Amino acid sequence: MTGTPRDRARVQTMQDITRIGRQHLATDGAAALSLRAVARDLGVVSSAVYRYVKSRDELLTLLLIDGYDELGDEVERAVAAASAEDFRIRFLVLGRAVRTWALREPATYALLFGSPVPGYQAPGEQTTGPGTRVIRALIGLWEQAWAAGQIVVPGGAPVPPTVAADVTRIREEFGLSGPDDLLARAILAWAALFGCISFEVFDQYGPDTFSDVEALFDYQLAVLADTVGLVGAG
Amino acid sequence: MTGTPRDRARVQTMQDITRIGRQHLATDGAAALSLRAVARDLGVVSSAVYRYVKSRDELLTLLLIDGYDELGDEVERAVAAASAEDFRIRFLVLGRAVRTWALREPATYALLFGSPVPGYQAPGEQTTGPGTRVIRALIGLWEQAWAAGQIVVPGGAPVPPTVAADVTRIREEFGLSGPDDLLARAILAWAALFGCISFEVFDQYGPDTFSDVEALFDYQLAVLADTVGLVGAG
DNA sequence: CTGATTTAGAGAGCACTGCTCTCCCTTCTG
DNA sequence: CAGAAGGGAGAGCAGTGCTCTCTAAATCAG
Repeated sequence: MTGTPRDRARVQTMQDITRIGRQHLATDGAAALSLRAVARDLGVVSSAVYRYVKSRDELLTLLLIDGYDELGDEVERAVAAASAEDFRIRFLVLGRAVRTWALREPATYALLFGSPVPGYQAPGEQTTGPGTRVIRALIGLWEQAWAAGQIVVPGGAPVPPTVAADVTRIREEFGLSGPDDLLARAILAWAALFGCISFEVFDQYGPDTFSDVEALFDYQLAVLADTVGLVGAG
Repeated sequence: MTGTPRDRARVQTMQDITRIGRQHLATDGAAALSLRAVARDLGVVSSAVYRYVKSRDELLTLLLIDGYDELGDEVERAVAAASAEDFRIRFLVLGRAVRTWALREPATYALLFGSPVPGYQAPGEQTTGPGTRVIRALIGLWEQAWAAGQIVVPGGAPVPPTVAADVTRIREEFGLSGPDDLLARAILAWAALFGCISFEVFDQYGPDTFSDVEALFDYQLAVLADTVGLVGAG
């Protein structure tokens, strides 16, 4: 192994802290995340944890990055495994992957996509990388679908000039080729996708409103695919 | 006035507690809401507040209902003021009203539609009434639009059988007349609307991505109206 | 190998939190 | 007018984040 025993012990302890933190996050939620409780589970006095983590907020940042990475891994793996040439199917797979992860890790999902934790500001330099993996996957998917001719831009509401300007900037920034209508609708689909998942995870539909939320979600993904004009292959 | 001076003083104190609570909610967020701080601002010792509010959670419930009511009032007022016979316009007005309120009261919005506060379970019997006013307004709007012939149900993704069954139940429960496709898409539009607003309020788009978020939102509303087939008058 | 330095943990302590309890004075009620 | 109820004060308990000092162990430099 690399480094001194002390170095390795430090890495191990950091992993333990993250793991215990994730457990507490899952069972008690972000706002109830307590450094002292983590210390207890670690079998150590509370002040000792501060040798590894500067503050409770830094632990939150750790868990934030951890969550983004896990979600990113799962989504990328799912999309890669969807061998289909049909990008409509790939979109469904992507959406399902996000939903599945969100339902399995609701507290982490809440940390990433729910209300910001009061008084906590995520450090952009550490979180923007892993935090954009899902939208990057979505963008990549739409770009490929467009290139493959699997998107027919629907008519309807015109893109306002200021939005068109922003979209143009985004197109250049990411090297995309789709028209304004597609990109603007893709942004809506992105927000709508997380809206649907948040409604489910945060119980906004109300209790016992839907007997088969999975089917509802699949249908919503299909309608969103329609909305961006993602017809798929054949 | 009604009741004894003591009764009136109690009502006044309750209002003060709610008002101060809302201030703290706005400045510090839900998880940082502290009964002791409210007591300080009220000029009273902390234990005295427990004569009025059983627990911190009950104060949260108070603020939850308060928020639902304020949002419901604004949305209903805005829709009522939109005298137009054009239900597409009324939909835009409704969406804008929700967004405007959400941006003005982000902490309350987070309390209502963001991650649930850990360990806090909203008492359904008190919150379901005011909590459903926005969706009721939406449902009413779509029903009237359908009756007025301003909705053409678009083709596209078929409604899965289980979803159709749930939708049928909802239709009967609310006395609606629209077809399955419309109702199912309306549910998507509902979730998508809050998804767009949450993205904006919770800063999920990333910093400086859009120069004119208002225009983006208006466009998103228009696309959502398209998605449910709400063509409007003329 | 030895001495200096860095590191990890322990423990005390401060200010804060939610919440409960008792005590006491005021106010309402029969 | 006497008893009951209401509302505030204050102490206290257990928990929190975080800082400080002290000690012992591990690492590094010569």
